[in-house]
Amino acid sequence: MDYKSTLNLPRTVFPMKGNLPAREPALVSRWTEQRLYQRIQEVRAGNPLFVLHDGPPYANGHIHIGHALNKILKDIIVKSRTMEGLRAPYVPGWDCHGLPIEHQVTKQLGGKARDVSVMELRRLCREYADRFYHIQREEFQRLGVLGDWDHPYLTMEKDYEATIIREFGKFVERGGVYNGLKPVLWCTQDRTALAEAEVEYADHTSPAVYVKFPFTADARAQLGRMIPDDVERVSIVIWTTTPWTLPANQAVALHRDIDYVFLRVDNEALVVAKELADTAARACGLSNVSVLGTRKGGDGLEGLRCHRPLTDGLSPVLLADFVTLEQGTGCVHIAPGHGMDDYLLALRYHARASEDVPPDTLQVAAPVDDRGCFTDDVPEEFAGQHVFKANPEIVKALQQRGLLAGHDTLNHSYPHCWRCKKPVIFRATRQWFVSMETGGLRERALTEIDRVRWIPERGRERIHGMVANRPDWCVSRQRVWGTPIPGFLCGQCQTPWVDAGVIGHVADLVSEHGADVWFEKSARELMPPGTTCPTCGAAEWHKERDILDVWFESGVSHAAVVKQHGDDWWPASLYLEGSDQHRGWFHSALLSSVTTDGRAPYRAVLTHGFVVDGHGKKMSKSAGNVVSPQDVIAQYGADILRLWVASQDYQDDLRISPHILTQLAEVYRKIRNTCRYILGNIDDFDPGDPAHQIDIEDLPELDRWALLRFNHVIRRVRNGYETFDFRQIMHELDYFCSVDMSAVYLDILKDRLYTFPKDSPARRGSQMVLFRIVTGLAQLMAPILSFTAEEVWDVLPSGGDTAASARESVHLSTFPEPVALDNQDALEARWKELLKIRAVVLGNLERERQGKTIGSSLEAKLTISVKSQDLFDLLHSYQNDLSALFIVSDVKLVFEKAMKETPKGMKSALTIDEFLEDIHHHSDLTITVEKAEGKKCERCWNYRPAVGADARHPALCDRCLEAVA
RNA sequence: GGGCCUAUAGCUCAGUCUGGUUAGAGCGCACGCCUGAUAAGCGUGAGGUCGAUAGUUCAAUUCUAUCUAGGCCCA
Repeated sequence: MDYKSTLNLPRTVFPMKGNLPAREPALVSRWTEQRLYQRIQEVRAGNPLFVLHDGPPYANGHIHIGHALNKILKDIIVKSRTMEGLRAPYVPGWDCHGLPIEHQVTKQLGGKARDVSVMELRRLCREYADRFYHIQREEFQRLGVLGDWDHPYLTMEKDYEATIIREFGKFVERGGVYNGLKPVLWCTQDRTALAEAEVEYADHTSPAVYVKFPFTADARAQLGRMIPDDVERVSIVIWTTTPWTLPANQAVALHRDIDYVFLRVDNEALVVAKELADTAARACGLSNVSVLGTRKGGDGLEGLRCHRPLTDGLSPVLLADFVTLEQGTGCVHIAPGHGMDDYLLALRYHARASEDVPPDTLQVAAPVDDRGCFTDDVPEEFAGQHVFKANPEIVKALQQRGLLAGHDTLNHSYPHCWRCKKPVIFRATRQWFVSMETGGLRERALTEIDRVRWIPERGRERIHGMVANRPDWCVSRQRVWGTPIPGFLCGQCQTPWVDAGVIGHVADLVSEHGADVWFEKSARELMPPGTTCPTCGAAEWHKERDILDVWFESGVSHAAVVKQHGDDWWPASLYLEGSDQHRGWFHSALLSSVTTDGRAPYRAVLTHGFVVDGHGKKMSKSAGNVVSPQDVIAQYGADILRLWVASQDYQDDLRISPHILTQLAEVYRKIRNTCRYILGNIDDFDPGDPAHQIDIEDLPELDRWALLRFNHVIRRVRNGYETFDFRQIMHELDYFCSVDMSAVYLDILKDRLYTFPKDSPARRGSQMVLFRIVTGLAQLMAPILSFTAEEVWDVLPSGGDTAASARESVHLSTFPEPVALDNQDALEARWKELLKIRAVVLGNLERERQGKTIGSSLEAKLTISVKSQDLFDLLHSYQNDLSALFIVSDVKLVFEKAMKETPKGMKSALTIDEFLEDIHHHSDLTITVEKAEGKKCERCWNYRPAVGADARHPALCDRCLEAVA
């Protein structure tokens, strides 16, 4: 007779294979159709608020693995806070303006770009951003991310643009906005500013000149006796490949730690870096060179003055870190209007203005117009000439003045315009700045940084250093795809002007028509009627042509988005972005919010690292190590990607590779199969049926141990979500499924679940425990394995105390609570011991298996011989459960009196670990494995002497007889 | 070149702050068992000079310095 049909074998519709790539999209559609996000908000309305404010990704291209990481982390946090009972809305956003889109659109236009109007270009950019925001939205949703996808925020929307203008107005009102000069890359052919991304490096031949900067008499006097009296002139020799910048010279820079030699050549002295003296002397054709002395750059040279070679005025000696010994003389000519290093150096000296170097001596001068021609602010002989054409003239002039020490040409890599391929120049132009000092912005920002919670803590130091050292914020960009800077230039006196009142007027227009209005209407139409220049009284205006830095745009999202949703939303609970945003969004948002609201816009900031390949290397197309989220989803599914995010240390770099994904698929398989097996065993369980409910304290200890372990999991997992430690969660779930459930509880339980009568209390009790566990597992994993948890939820037996709303989706439910158990600690301690003994037993069984005595452990009978009284007492109290615990057919317990008994007092002093070590080392426990007596019961596969005793069922054991009856 | 950070088994991570017996886990791998979780399940086992070097100390994976490799930001 076949007794298989009399067993309660597992049965479930939950498939073993996830087949996630096929299954997940259906769930995404379902969640959208059932308006799950909105349902969650409804259910949580009125609960305490947790606002994770989304940092807007750039609406350009498909999402990459970094986007996926960021959005999944946010989603895990939002979902877990929601399941803790909080109201955790999530409003995603996109950064739509900016250079990369404009650049891309211009590139696509190719040669036609020149004929396209500003309005047309803006329209094309808008279409481009719109297209990619839609693409990314779909890709984010495919990841299982829940949010208000129907109402995202876009920085190119009218209201958002109007807020940008208004927030800028607040900066103006508080006095921190000023107009100044700053060098930018400039194409003299196209007469336009270029971004670093818009230049291409190509070989270029430049003149390379050595130029003398003679010390003043005062300076020479301070050099002291090193210089003999018969030396007529002492000069610093600089080297430059841009002689045309010499008319804008403001200073000479040396390095603090470099040794400089004073060389005597005939009746003059020249100063160059010691290490470069030979090459410089050779390049300048010097002979008869002798050394007068050596000095470090930092040794009394700073502040000494030199005569400028082409213009009146004196240039001080400054110290700069960027001076190197790679080329030239180790002495650098500084023109703050024509170089970024030079500019920043001038700012630094301005900031610590001293008597040696008063601020007015370092001008950001750029006497060059849009076409690259010198203005009238240079010596007459050069005015009107294009700077590159002027180079030879300048060299000639230097020679005539006796200041040219050497002259050569140099072929080097030089930036060229991406469009016209002509060499570009650095040129200071008029720009708008936000002062870091006005209103104590820097200090107040630093104070706010200390009040924010930074996760990890090191982020505080990082952003603190950046804010402490950054120059004023240059908010001008010479572009068209963005929000205009609502400033004006007086047509009469040429004075740039911004005014809070006028800006309010502009903001109203933008609110109504969008930022395009600025480009469509004239200055007069954009200003309140009758506005006159406060400087000269004229009423003739030009519009500012620059647009705002996109960091300003996203920086004000706390005002444009968070505040708009309600007073209690602001400041946000959390900002969460990559660690690069210390300089980006965290930074601009802080400056914005401190200026307008006097405090940080976030209570906490969490940062994550960057995704690298399996070897820790940066991903790049050329290296061929790029892993795309689209590929991962197509091959494994979004849940595997989410699992990857949760199992890595996101505070450091995150590694991903095919091998790592394979490993994760294993972890996933274990969790999935554990759920499946449990589901299969509770198929006939009805949580709503009182007959299926057993009082917890009436459950066998094994089941109470399982609940105890699960209590621990609940606490640890919830703590993991609370502290954003998702690895802890994954390890907890993985261990619980692999060890506590699969290897221990479920393995032991099989016998009871399969062979006991369907409705026996022992079986129903275990099912109750399993139901509780698998329900809780689905909930605990839901923020991470969002799809799989929902799949489990769908096949869970319904009934019981699950709230009606929560039946719609696991994401509408709340996390499970630990269940109350009597004498939990004692139970835990006993079972810790029992499981250690079980491990010893399994080791012994394996030895016999190797020796071919047994195959299945049910073929075995154990004799456990114990020498210690305590151990015997423990095992004896479980006498009836031991064979089930060890999954063997019989266990015989023998107390073997020890040769000399340990005094009782000492034993009790032992901890459990010491006690168990005792077992191993002193062989207090001897296990003998023998072939079990009796025949194998065909139904339960246990070996029992009673098999064959009953004539009607000669193949069954006594226990199965009852079950079949 | 500067700032911030990372380095523990093949993989992902504990442990290191508060130095101290054989450095742990899961997965993978090898071998075996089961065939009533079966493209599953169970067991046993082998894997680590704790990135390298030097120092402090009775004692360093743990503290300090330097170096190497890697990441982010800046120049």
